[in-house]
Amino acid sequence: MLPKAYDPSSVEDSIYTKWEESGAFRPESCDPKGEPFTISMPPPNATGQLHLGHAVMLALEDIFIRFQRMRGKKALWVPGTDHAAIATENVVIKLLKDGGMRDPRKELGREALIAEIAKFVEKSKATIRSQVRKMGSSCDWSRERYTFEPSLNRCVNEVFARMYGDGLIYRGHRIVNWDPKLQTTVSDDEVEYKEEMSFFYTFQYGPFQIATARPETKFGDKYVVMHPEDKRYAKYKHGETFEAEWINGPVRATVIKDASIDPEFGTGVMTITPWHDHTDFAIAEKHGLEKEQIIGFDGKLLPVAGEFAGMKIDDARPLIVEKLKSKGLLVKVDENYVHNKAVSQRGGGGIEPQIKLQWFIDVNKEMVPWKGEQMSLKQIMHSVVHHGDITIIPERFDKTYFHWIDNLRDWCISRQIWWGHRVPVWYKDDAMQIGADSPGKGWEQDADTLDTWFSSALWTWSTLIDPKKAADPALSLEEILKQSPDFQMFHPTSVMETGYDILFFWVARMILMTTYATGQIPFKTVYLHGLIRTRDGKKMSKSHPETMIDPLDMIQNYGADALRLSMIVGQSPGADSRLYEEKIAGYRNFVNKLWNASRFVLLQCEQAGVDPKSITKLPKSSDLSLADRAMLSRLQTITKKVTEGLTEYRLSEAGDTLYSFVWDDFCDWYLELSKGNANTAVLVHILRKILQLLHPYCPFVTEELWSQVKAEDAGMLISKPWPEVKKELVDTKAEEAFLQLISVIQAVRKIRADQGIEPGKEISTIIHTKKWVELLESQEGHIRRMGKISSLTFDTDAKPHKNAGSVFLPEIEVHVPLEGVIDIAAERKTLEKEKVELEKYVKGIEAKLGNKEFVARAPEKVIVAEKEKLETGAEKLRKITERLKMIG
RNA sequence: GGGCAAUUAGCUCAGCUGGUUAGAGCGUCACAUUGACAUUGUGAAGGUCACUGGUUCGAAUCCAGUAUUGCCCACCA
Repeated sequence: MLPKAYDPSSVEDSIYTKWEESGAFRPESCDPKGEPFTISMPPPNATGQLHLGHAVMLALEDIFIRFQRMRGKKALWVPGTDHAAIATENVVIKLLKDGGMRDPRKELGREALIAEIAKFVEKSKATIRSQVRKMGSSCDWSRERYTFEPSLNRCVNEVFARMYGDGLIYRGHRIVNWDPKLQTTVSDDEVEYKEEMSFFYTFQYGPFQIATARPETKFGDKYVVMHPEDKRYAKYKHGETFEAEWINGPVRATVIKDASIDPEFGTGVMTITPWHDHTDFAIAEKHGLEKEQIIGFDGKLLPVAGEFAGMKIDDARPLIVEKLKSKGLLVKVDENYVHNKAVSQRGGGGIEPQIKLQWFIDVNKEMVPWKGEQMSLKQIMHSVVHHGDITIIPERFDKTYFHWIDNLRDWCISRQIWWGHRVPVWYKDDAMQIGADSPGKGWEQDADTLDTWFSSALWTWSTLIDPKKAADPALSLEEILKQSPDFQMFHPTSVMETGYDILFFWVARMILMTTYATGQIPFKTVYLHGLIRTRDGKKMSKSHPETMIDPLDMIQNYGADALRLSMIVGQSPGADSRLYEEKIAGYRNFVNKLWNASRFVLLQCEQAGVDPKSITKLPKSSDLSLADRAMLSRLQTITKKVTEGLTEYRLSEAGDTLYSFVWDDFCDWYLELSKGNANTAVLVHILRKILQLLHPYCPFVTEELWSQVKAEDAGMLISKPWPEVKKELVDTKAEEAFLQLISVIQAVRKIRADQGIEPGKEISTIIHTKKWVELLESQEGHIRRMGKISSLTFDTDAKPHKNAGSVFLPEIEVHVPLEGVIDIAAERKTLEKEKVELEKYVKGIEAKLGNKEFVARAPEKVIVAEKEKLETGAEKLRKITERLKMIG
């Protein structure tokens, strides 16, 4: 016999091992004729611990994959880890510094630091693997990949070379977001803006007054820009020059007219610093102006700053202002100016725009073949979502996605760090060559590495290629793809499930790179989940450890199944959700409820002397009680609902349906009614189906219980087919009747309570309609239990009489000769009100159906639905009228 | 500045394309419990579905506007 409570920690690990050893995670174990269903696991960063974001991702994907596997698809879930270039390098450098090293980059050098990071990553990967297993993830470990392994490097190099050859990758001087702290470039998307109060100064600059929050960049300014239509400055002509006294003496400045200037802002005139500002750079490019670097890559002022050279900008700022003030050039200071400071998302350092030689991907060049047209990468990205090749769930993210693409600029892909795929370009004097290997002596490889998203963008297909083929330098990328069976079978993948926060970073870039490199979309559906927040809706952050929920702790305390349910049920895609321990505990209770329900079923079998494993089919329908038939019918209904929900990625709804079916219908009613009168075959049958349906959500407990109740020769639940809807078992009449039975029981109970009848005291209930009498008699024992009624009187001949309190049931009347139990006047009133409303309702539908235009324009489905509504409405109306006649 | 969303019970949230009396979990209260399960059962209290208009026989649901909150994008010298 099972223990009284489910103890997840004692069984989860061994179940996982059994699954893994059985090969159930591999598509090779699935029906060979099944359609492929593929998910690429978003690779967790190999920087350390699994967090709740990963947990929710793993839970969702595991549900998708288990469901499809049970449905007979050839299900493949490819796990992996990400080398996470900047993030990992930072972590290791910090560790080394904590270990006493002053400057790990200098002290170790490139090779040794990379080796150090690689060592760290290996350890980290092992941790991640074991944590992914803890969640119950049924991914195919034999196909595990890593974004920085040789075959992926091959893909990176091939794609880079091809893009370069197609003129889609170029090297150029561009203004980039430079992080002086990390000494690298970061992409536009990795820049965050923080509001900051600062001083806003207005200075006299020649005849103009110019405003700035950053006087320290102004040393080299020699252009003033204004709107061409600005009447205040109409007398100044574009291109004319003038002399101005400035920080370090007089400068010669030029007037530039440009429509991008907002005449309303400040004085309507500004000076520009093209080297250190995106907008200024754009203006300078447009007009062919000179650019000069003012701030060094170390964040200190350059010699152009004269006496301030070598100072940090924050230190220099007040001194520069002071100097300008002493020269009489300071016009005014606004002390309450709010400006957005650019900060690096990774390291948190302030961003200093700089002009640098970098590698870029051109997103606007219209020369990529796609569906018979020459398109730009941007256009392809737009097209595949617009035309429905890729569906985004929830739909509203389409708009965000399109908006992002419309504003997309060329993607800067080079990074000045060491950990990552190295830019496959070689230099010798003025010559340059693309390729993974050195072209010969004297050639030096580009010192930069590629943005980590460059390799991640190849993830869906680079993980499916055959590593052996990838290692063969004689094969082209196209040939590698052609000769990789997994790629041929499983790509495009079915669904990409990830957080909406990396829609741009990753999802969009996978679309970009994959369509280009393989000519295929990377996935058909994108399912975006929301962020998990604390109970008060705050972000969980490492800087506030008390706000963090560690998934591993939760698994330890409540079980992986409870954690999974708590993150899935009640959440809608794309919406943030809050998680806290009580919620997880609630689902732990549910899991335990299921456990005890099974225990009860087993107990019933034992008492009846039946071995549950020998049960293979349902009894004849003539041997089924009303409750049996009702439950079996309901099972079909919810099976249909759950199947549809899972197919359409509405996991919360499906989970909720199962939850209430198990708890409210199966446990609270069916099992209660089974006490003393159990049909073990039906009990076992329904329980098995419940376990099957619940398995994607809570795989561990269902698998464990399955081993107790399954038919002798049935294998593990993970590989069992998904339950079919058996139409012959649908019996809506039985369901309705069962509900009525429940109503009767509840009514009796209510009467007892209202009348204050003590347990054991007798009340009498008069029933007419023979069928119901038999039914109630058969359930008498139960009613007695529920209501503590010592005896019931059934009277088939009793007529309803006026003074009787009554409970309205369409096919049955329970008349209780106790006055005042139910207020007939009140009932009449509500019924009359309802009648009026129903009449209107019916009339409304009739009017609609009588409307020629509606009938002509509405789709067939809608009209059928309307007709059904009319029928049910009319039926209800008929019943109400009858009832009113009876009590009136 | 542009965009997206949210606003439903004390708390956390469901409520699909408009349709009986708006639901769940937790919490609260009352009662029950030698019973598969106190990780329990039965029941109660608790909601002007943010607000204002509109469409409709009928609106939490659709439309418009207002307010509050959150997020994303852009970024101004």
